[in-house]
Amino acid sequence: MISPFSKRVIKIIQKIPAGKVATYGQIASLAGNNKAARQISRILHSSSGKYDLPWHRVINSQGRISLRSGDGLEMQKAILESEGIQIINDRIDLAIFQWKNM
DNA sequence: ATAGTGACTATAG
DNA sequence: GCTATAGCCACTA
Repeated sequence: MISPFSKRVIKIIQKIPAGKVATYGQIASLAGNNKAARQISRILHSSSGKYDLPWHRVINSQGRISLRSGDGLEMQKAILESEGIQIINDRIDLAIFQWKNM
């Protein structure tokens, strides 16, 4: 069982189109709590394996991946690049690749 | 109810 | 660019 908030977050994440990324704060804001960025990561952890979440499209506000090397970072980078997202110096240009929920 | 935790964010030095 | 601090919130025990 998951909370309404988590459900909203999951639904939002599933709406992120391939080739785009979203920040934790952005998702939190869309879910109704722009301060709940930290929870996004928790939800990803608890749901990425149970649900079909494109967790790799969720990054931090710097356009960088918060994962530590060996924890899936390499895989995430590979997936993002395969979706057409350019990663320069481990950084993504949010001005171009950030998902706009319109 | 309380305390601990975290794939965050913003600010300061 | 870096670390350190503080704020903020949901989940878990």
